[in-house]
Amino acid sequence: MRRLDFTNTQVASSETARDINRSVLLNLIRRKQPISRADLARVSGLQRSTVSLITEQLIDESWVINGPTGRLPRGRRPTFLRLNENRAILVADIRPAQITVALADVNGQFLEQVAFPTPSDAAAGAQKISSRLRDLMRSHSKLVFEGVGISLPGRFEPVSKRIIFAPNLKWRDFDLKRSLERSTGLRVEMENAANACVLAEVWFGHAEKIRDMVVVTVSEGIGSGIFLNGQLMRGAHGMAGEFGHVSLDPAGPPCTCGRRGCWEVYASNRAGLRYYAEKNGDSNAISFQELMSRANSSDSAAIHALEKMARALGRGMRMLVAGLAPEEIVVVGEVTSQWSRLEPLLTAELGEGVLFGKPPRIRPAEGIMARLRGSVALVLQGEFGVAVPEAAKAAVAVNGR
Amino acid sequence: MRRLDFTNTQVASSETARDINRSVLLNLIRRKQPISRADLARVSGLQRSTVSLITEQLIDESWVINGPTGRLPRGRRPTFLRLNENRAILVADIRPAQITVALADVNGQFLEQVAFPTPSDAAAGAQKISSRLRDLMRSHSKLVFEGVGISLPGRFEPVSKRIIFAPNLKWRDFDLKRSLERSTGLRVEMENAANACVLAEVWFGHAEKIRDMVVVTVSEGIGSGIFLNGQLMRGAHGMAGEFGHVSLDPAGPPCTCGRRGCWEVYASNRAGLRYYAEKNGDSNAISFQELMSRANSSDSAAIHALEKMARALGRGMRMLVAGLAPEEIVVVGEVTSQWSRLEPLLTAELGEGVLFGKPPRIRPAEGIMARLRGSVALVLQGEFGVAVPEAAKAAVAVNGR
DNA sequence: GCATTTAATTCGTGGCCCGAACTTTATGTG
DNA sequence: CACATAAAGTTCGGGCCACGAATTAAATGC
Repeated sequence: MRRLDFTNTQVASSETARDINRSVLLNLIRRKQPISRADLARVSGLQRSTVSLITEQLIDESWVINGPTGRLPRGRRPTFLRLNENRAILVADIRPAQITVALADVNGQFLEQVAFPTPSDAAAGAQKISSRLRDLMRSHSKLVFEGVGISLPGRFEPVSKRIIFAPNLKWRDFDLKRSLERSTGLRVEMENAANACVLAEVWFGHAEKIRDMVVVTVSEGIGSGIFLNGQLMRGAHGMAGEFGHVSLDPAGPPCTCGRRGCWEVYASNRAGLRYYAEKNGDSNAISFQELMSRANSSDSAAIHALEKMARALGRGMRMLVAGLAPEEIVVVGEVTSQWSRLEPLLTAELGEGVLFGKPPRIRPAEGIMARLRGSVALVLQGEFGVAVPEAAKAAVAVNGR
Repeated sequence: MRRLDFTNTQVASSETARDINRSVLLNLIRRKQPISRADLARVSGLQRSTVSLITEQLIDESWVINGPTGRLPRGRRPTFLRLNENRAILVADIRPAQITVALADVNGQFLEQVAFPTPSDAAAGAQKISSRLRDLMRSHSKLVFEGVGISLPGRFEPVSKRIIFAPNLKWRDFDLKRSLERSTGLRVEMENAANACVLAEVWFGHAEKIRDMVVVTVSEGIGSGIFLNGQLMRGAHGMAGEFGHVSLDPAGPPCTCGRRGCWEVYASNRAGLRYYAEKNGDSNAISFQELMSRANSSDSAAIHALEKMARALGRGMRMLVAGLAPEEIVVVGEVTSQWSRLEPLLTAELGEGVLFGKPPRIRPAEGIMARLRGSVALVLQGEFGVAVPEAAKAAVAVNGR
């Protein structure tokens, strides 16, 4: 007899339709609030009766509340629905030098925010984060806390969530998730920083209909978050996105990763500083912020360094354009404050690098605190489902007729 | 008043669950045939009653037929279900030198196959293909023809399907789909050759559970098909996958695309021939097949050329590994007949190139005729839906709880 | 005061999955 | 050979769900 694999395939039950439509409506309310039930029906294509039932359920669950009534030229006034702001999300952004802990509502608005230097020891870091989180919970006791979202510059094992790679951080092999879950009593979600930026754009940015996008984070190194088919691509072991460590020139300068000529060797903040030092002969270490302010004061060596960095950034992006054909490339990092200097160089490099078809739009990240906002989305994903309607469309159309 | 966008979001209806489960069962039958209703229920997790209803429907639609009864130690004998082989799919693989037209059943088994030289003119090519397709339809009049699947070395506009880029072919700006649909009266689906190879692996290969895979096609140039999260990634304008035209060395030899040092300049069949000519000094043009047979006859220059090509292939694959973190890389092309020579060099380059985590498995494509098989899948996708259960899982879990 | 208009709810219908009961068909066993 | 046992497959009642028509609610204008 043949052997069969009994790990069940995912099938649909009677409630599947409700789950999908609930998710669709919840996301529409989030995006278009305040919005009436009638408009929800029109926008979604669902029947008004169905919309009423589902919104009633959402109000029962206190995700949504009835707002004020609207005003129309004729007819009964609509009741506007909006998200219940008393649902709160705790987030933390771990960076090599500094950790930021914040409290946000379901709309990604921040209510409070604290920062402190990053401890070198993972356990001490976890301790400090959870202490701040509990402070926030205590001082906002009226809120309902939905969970904790963490962004960090590293990778972790997808199942156990143990941190397995964070070169700039030194928190190797630590189970941050479990540690925080025990100390806060809340669900904890973790995500790589570049991926968090993708979520921030998709959830809180204006690029609602974008299905294919790449985020490039520029700081000490270069990271990337890959968003294709309306979904975040994490790769086989959550490791996708390390385009920063692709070698552009086998004979280039050595990289921290051990190889030579990696993209980030040419295009990271560190590269900018190196270019400046080379040109200037000045061996005094300055910060990247200082480099940018010198460029703003017309320091030609600083300007030259930033421009060289921008061109390198564009050169590496060609790889993303050729390989992934995104509709948009979003740049995250301090360097975006120099956008007017950056942008023409990037588009020049990219225009040249594009084989055919439209070159992608290239733009800086929307708003500040992409990583923190992305962490908010990370937590909400559990309840709201996929934020991009297009992704849900692909999902529903499993049977593609 | 605010403006609302009334292009409906995709929502679920009462029939959505049935559509999903129908697709799940149809794919399970395809994969595990012959299989009883009872086993289908166990494997899928659906109730036996539900399975009976859906399979009855599939039998009515004549996608599935009742096979022989099985034999068990005790109890009523199971009735085995299998796909109805009288459903046929027509396929064509367009290559720069030769076009292959074939007839396959739903299991991807080929019943007949003809090849002819590729006409330089697109219209003439379409004419010839449709003539062969109609021959096949006439000589197999008992079969039910489901559609036509085409693979080609180029890109087309995702909506209109007009060919917009096919450098090795010269069929620019031609609407092959419409042309063939009119002459055959069947639905016609087109796909880039590398993407077709992905479909072949996913549908007919043994890598059922792979969610993240990259196919690298090696012939005149280098192409790639990107399979992530259990889905084929086509990019914003269907252009994703041109990793072959990423420059590995800005000072390298010129590429047909106009830039320098592209991956395919180093790793395509053409590169192998160039390496051979350089080493050998022999200016006589030989075919790649000839190069390989000389290597088999211990021609050291030929061996050297193939090894250099293999190393270049591996070097470029590092980009795929770092950026996409696939679980598997599949190589398609004539060069796979030299696998024992290739494989150690590829794994060596990749082992070196992997930052962390497991390096991907790397293997030649399963079976012959990947492109044609992929075209069969292309047509079946419409009826069967997503072939990978994992993709359906992501789909159903739109509300991710 | 009443027609008109729009929002929102109510309610009957049909699709669908679930799960229990039942039928069918096989293999032993006393 | 009747009967227990076992497994496959079917039938049927119940509950969930979306649909759509009818109804109710609430506003405007003549």
